[in-house]
Amino acid sequence: MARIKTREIERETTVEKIEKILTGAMQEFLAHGYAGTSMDRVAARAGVSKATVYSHFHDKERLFKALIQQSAHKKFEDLFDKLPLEGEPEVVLRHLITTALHRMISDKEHQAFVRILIGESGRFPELAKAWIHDIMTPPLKIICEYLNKHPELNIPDAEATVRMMIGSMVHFMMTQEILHGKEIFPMETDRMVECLMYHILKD
Amino acid sequence: MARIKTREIERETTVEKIEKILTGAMQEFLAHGYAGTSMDRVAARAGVSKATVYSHFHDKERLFKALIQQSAHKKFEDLFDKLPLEGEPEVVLRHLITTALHRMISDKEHQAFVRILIGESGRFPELAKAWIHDIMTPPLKIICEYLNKHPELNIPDAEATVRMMIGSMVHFMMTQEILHGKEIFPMETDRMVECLMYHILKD
DNA sequence: GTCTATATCCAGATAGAC
DNA sequence: GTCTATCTGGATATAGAC
Repeated sequence: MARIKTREIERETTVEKIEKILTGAMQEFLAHGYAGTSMDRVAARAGVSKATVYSHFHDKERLFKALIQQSAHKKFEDLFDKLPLEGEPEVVLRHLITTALHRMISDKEHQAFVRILIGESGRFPELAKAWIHDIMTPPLKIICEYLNKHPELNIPDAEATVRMMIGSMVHFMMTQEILHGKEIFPMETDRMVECLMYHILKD
Repeated sequence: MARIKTREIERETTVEKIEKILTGAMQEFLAHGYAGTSMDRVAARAGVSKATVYSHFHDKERLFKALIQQSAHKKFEDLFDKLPLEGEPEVVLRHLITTALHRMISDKEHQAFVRILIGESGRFPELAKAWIHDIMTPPLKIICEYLNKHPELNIPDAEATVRMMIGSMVHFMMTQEILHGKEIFPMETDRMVECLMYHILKD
């Protein structure tokens, strides 16, 4: 689009290089953490020189922050996708919980992201806060509203209940996948779904 | 005890040095993560030379593993202390949840430990698995048994319910404290306690 | 904008005196 | 057992040619 009628065919454009740096750096950071990632390997994986990396992203810290914030938006967004949230609670909640939990369990990249977000939350508190504010809170509030629109559910504190619901799911994913618990103390995902349905709907 | 009737008064013993290395290294690892910690600073903080550190702990990796496994045992052990678990569920569960949650929230060192355990769970899967097996599973099973001994609670899947309970608490601590959520989206701890009581006891 | 080459520093780990 | 001094590699970051 931006490069019409030029005779060069195999030379990469600048934006293509930036693209490759971003994706390559993300893979490195997700695999080795912030301190464990070297700018040499980032450049090598992107197929550019180290100086090129530095010319686009002033230093390692800024590259890391740019990446995490960019990546965060793509994560939970499609974890709770669209969130229809119309209809019978029995149907809507079961669909919501089932979908979100199964996606969390199978999305290795999301797990690596959570790992690094928590691991670096001491050194980069702004990133952690941005994640809470931009990614976790919106779905939480939407589900909260839904519960409050259904008084027949008899939920005294919807916000706390949603935190319980999300917390159960995230913690299940963390123990089973991130901390490798499924290898020594496994549990079928659907048992967790039924458990949440039972305790939230109260028969 | 081991050093009776000797005239030296200010010279440190070997075990004292090892003690200082262990505590100093733990602080460094908790503060900066595995890759972010240097053996120079570990030695400096312990007040010994780097060579002394290496003579007692063969390399950085073994020092780290020794520390995490040693430290893990002191953590959850007193988080769910003793676990009396005798008496009315209303009383026992409320006491259990209240105590555990408030301790998690106020124990900064435990939070730093969880941060590093998760952050390094990719590089050190054995440590994560050891934590699941030695620290998380025992209390889970004890609470599980307790719930199963009280059929009047009508809990179809006690193990899943306990995972929900622990998951809600750990995730609450993670979002509020580790990810700094209390600064932008706070919630009173006791609301979480009441919420769990409500959904587990079902009125 | 992009490269090669390099400056500078600090990391993990060890040799050898005491 | 403990130290000082040092080896060696790799880290972040930049200078300067093209």
